[in-house]
Amino acid sequence: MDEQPQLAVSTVIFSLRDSELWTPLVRRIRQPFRDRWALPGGWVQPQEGLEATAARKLLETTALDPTYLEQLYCFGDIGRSPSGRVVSIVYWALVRPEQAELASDGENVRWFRADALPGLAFDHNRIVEYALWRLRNKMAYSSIAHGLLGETFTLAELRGVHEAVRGTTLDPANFRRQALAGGSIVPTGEHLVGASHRPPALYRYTDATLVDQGPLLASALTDRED
Amino acid sequence: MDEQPQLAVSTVIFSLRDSELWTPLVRRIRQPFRDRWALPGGWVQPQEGLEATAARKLLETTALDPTYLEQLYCFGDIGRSPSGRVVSIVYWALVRPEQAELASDGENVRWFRADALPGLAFDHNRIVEYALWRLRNKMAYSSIAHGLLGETFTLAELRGVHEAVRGTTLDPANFRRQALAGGSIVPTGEHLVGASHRPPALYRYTDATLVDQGPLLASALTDRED
DNA sequence: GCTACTTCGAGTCACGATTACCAGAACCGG
DNA sequence: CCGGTTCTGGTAATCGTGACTCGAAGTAGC
Repeated sequence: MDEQPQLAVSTVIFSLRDSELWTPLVRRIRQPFRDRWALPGGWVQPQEGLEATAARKLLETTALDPTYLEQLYCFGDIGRSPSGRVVSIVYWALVRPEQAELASDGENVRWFRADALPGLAFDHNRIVEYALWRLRNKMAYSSIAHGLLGETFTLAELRGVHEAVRGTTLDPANFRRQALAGGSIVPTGEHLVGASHRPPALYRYTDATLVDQGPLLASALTDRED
Repeated sequence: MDEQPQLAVSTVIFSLRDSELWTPLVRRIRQPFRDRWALPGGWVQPQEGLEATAARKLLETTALDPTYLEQLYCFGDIGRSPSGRVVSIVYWALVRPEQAELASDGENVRWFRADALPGLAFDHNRIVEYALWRLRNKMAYSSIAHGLLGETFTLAELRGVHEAVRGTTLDPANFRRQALAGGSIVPTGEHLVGASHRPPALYRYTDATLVDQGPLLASALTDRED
């Protein structure tokens, strides 16, 4: 007999460590794909919104509180799961380095470099690949880097985020001009001291809103989602 | 007792008529929102892919065969439907004018101007709004206009599509240069005759693939989805 | 205290893309 | 044949981007 498809929510998480992108995965404790690494997630509850489910499962399984959370895609191919039809609504999230340090590796949670993952359960390798592509894409035209930085930051740190995500180096002077022209960051007036060179100015993002608004305010943004 | 959420697939369809965007809606024949206009769609079948469901329902309810079909978003807020929890995976589609003429208005299907819709069932007004935003966005950087045109077309027709979607006028000479520089269209060698002015050349798209590939080939494209 | 070294941050220059605008080409209708 | 329309190629000004230079402002070492 045919049952209704089961509805799951999973999340791809990215954070920056040592100028590289890392993503936390959880070990599956039951079949199918038992003991394989997989995206954190769980079943949709009847009285809980999709994004709320993603955030709750994130906290429960990895103890992470994301600064950015956005729906990525809905995967529903037949045959994704050997145990029956599963439709997964996948979100992607960014967390700050402080957060990532708090949520360290455990027996059932481990951080991997985003570009060197092991063989994951289900179609999760493909999903991370897509999330990575989207992150790179969005980094180019939005102020999403905010989600990977602290409240204040130097232009070198901001540039470091872009370089880590894009995988290239950027000219400091040109990056400065472009970043400041965008208008989304302003100098705090303070400078970072202690380094053995000219102390760089600290900046802050102007827009406090960071968590994605979904299609609600889509028309108010200059987004280029696919 | 709490039931599992019901899984639906709906599709926002766009076509061009008289240099304006139109979208077909279907009349609901049962509660809730009986007799209100709504997006065509249906329940997910256990042994059918999501995109396949969208295409099938499109054909069944509106007799339309889309030239472009892509997942838009997954809407799953609690309270979307007064009759219980419904999670809708929404697609958006483009159909050619010939197609749209074949599938004319009926008792339960009617075309509306996309920017002047009546009050729809559920949250469908918001969904169409989002799809419209995405269409406008994607039109700016991809060759999606193909989905609204016939196999061959003049540059004026292609320009008309962009003008209709963007809602502005474009300089013919500049548009020509930009369109040809893209490399995605080539002249067929033939010209359109019969008009009372200089006969324009006919063009054709080079890339035959038009239906969206989803996240499969995402990394191979220069897409800017959200 | 002086020098060496590093990064910061402002400036310049060349190049490609975009935009506004102009004018000849090519058709039809009267 | 002439007026009216659109098509199509061309030009000049403007803007954004990338490569590059150079003084500014700190620390570290001697």
